[in-house]
Amino acid sequence: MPRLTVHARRALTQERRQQILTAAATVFAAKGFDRATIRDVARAAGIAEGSIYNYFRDKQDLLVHLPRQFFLPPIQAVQAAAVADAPPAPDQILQFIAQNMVNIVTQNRELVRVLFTAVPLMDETLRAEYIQQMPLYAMEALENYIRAMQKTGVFRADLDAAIVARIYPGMALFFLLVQEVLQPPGMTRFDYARVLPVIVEIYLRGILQADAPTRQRRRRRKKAPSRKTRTVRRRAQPLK
Amino acid sequence: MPRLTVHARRALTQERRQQILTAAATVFAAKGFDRATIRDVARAAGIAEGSIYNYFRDKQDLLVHLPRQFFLPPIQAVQAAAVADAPPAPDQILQFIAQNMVNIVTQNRELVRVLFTAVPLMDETLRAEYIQQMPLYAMEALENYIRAMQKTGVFRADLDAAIVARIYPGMALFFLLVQEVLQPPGMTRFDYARVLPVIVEIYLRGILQADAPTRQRRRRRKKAPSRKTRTVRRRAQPLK
Amino acid sequence: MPRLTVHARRALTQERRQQILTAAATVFAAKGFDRATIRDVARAAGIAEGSIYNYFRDKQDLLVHLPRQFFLPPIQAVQAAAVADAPPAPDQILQFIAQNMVNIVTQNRELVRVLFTAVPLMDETLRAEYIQQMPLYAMEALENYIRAMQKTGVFRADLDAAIVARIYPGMALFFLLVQEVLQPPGMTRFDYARVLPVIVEIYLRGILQADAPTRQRRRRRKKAPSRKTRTVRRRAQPLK
Amino acid sequence: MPRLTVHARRALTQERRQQILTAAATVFAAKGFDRATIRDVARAAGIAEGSIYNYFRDKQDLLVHLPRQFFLPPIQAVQAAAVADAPPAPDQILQFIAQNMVNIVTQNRELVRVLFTAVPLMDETLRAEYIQQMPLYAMEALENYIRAMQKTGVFRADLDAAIVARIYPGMALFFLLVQEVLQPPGMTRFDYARVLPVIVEIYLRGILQADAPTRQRRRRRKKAPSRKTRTVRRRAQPLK
DNA sequence: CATGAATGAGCATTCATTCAT
DNA sequence: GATGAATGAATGCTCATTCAT
Repeated sequence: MPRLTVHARRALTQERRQQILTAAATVFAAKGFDRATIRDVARAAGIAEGSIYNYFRDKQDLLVHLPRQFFLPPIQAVQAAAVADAPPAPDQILQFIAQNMVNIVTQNRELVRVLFTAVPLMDETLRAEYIQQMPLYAMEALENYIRAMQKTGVFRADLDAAIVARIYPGMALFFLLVQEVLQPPGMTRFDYARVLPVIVEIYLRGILQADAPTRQRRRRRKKAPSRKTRTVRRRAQPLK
Repeated sequence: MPRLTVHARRALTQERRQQILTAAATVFAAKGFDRATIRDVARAAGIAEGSIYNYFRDKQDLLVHLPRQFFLPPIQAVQAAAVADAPPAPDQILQFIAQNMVNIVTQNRELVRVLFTAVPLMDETLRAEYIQQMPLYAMEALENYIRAMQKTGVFRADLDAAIVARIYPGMALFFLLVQEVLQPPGMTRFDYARVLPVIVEIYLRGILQADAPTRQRRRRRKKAPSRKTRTVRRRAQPLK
Repeated sequence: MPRLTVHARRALTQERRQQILTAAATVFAAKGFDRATIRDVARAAGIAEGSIYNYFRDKQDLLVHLPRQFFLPPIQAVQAAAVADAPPAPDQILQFIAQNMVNIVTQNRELVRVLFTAVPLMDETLRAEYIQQMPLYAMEALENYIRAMQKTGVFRADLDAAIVARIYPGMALFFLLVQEVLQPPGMTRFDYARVLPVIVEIYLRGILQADAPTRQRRRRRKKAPSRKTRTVRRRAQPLK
Repeated sequence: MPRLTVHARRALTQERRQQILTAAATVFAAKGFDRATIRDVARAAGIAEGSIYNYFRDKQDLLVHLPRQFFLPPIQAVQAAAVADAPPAPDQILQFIAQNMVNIVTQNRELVRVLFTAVPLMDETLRAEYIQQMPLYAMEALENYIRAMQKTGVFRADLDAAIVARIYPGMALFFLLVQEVLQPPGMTRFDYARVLPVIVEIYLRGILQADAPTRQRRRRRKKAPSRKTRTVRRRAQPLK
């Protein structure tokens, strides 16, 4: 008969899984998935090798469960914002998305490096499952938002919303890839607080309806980062 | 006594190295560097395992010598265009750069996947050497170009040229990453011929001086891809 | 204070041991001793892994205690028949022995397979103990019976009784081995009801004194199974 | 370019395979297939662990190829004798078969123990393949021989030839199993030179047509082993 | 230079056994 | 007594590298 309640046991199990996953993220990031050994992970987690197999089927299984733990919260935040009743102003949502990307990557630098190096090598089905978990679907949310703004005449209607939506994340991604994943030694870093407003600014200018100047357009005339973006960043802060 | 002249021998050696590197690129791309075996490479190259060690110190050495010959031609092309005496029109140079990124990645899909999965795991010195070979310094060329255009009043002067330059390559990055590196099964592909003009369009709008409307600005009112972008694409063709 | 009397506790313990041994026999037979895991046995017994160690010292100990309860009843029956006051007719005792071999093997098919695969690999002392439990000593009973029949002139006296006795069990052995232990897929089975009378028939003819024709000799001229063998089979039925 | 001719290389490979198989037979016999380690086999063969995998796919593959090497020659001899143009006399062929069984088992005692312990645990397809290789089909040859003798009136026609044929091998098998496979410590051994003639004698008497006394029947009246069986044994000798 | 068999360190995974609860 | 998580030694197998031919 179990000495612990089912509930307590579940909690303990979850705790252990977290402990192992955290260790795995660190080790995988340092040596890469293939070069990291189960011994490494066990040592990092402070447990015996065999114990890992009480919580995960095999080494691959560790990889599969990594992002769920770390990425889900911030991704859900983006999604929640996207489907809010009152759609936020364009510069707000864009700033929010970019800031979240930055948060996700900088807070999980190691993990991101693991995924970048491991996902392209997975077999097709696993890779598909993985990509499904990634923020790709956030693109659809953005696409819908853009389409709506095109209908109301705020955004230019002559551009393909699907393409326009998928252009945006890359603008920040380049910085993140180079600065966080590649980390070239001795390269001058760019501060995201300075970069993100420029990204939002350029992107917005590019897609706003020229003859329907909005508050945003006008505001942009000032050089300093707008009050709004600062506000948005504050909103994004609750992300873990 | 040597049957061949020193020169002929050198040529043969170089040929063999090429043969092995080509095989290595294919194999590494398919299975990843760590999972690919020397036997795989040897088989793909049509030689014996041991023979590889007559041309490369070890497995790592294969990786180190991989990219040069693949990346060099297109990179040199970009560089050449950037330093041309009469700098081309903004939309032309932008289209040219983007098209070259697409060419490099799509023509070396497999190799790019290798680099993506292997480079972040290299030790610092090797990684530095690698990144050096990457087209990152093309950003500096673009940065200089932008700075020049800011001075002549064509581009907005209120933006940091360094940041602005580094934003551009990312705009195509998302498409390339997802479509060429991740290759999620069953995802609808976007045609680069449709995507690149949109990228150029949005980026240019974002950084052009608002009160100095150029030909490009006006042209964009039409939905169809402009003649100019088509022209530019033709120019980019000479890339190997 | 004990809730149960010592007696009741003992009974419970015995019950548990039986439960575990039954599970072990099934599991060992299916996968072989070495490939079967304690977890397999525990699951089959419906208890926790650790609990097994409250009843058996270790895995080997399970094997050691396996056969006794399974083999004992039929073996004792053979023995009882052999030492009966009025020795039965030759064809009856032979049929009885053969039928018991068949019963033992077919009713404990799995267990027999375990023993076949495990016993030859045991260390000498354990193996000796095991063989001791096997019906080998039944051969001695048969040997004595034969010797007695030789003295009364019923069986030929020119043959070594020890050898003659040990030839008999093998006559059914081939069928049992192939059909029950090896179980080659898709092989036509022979019905023991048809096989055993032939065995008795041939063996008896072989050892009966030629110039002292018995009822049995004459009966065999008919093709149908004799009433006698049927009778014998009925007698063998009480076997558990 | 290969330094050795294809032929020489093949010979070397075969030699190595033999070397490994011999070592495997010894080790498997001593510890059983499951408990024997590849390390054990390698050590016994005097080579490195990894080298084994240059000649055999995996551990199971070693088992699969064991009997082909050791059993084939004697089995082929039996078969050859069975299909000879002039069918030998009954006692000759029976003695020949039994003697061959004895030779096979005693000369490959260890290997037989391996097979007895490993075959029943194989998966169905492999097991089927295995049994196919075993002397089971020799039974069919014997069955045909018996049927022929029944037609010519030498053997009794009232018995099922298939059953009669399958009874015979077990008569010797029992001795072989107990004395060579089980090897119970301290048991008195029976000399096969004394056992086999008794087996042939009893079996033949059991199946010979009673009212058609042959030379064999009459000869049996003498106690000593007949000249014929001695002759046969000599004939069986050429078996390796 | 080419070859490919030989090597043995290294790894993922299993599993009998222990022991805190 | 019962439980099942924890342990870590043990094993089959891989693969980069060497080297005799």
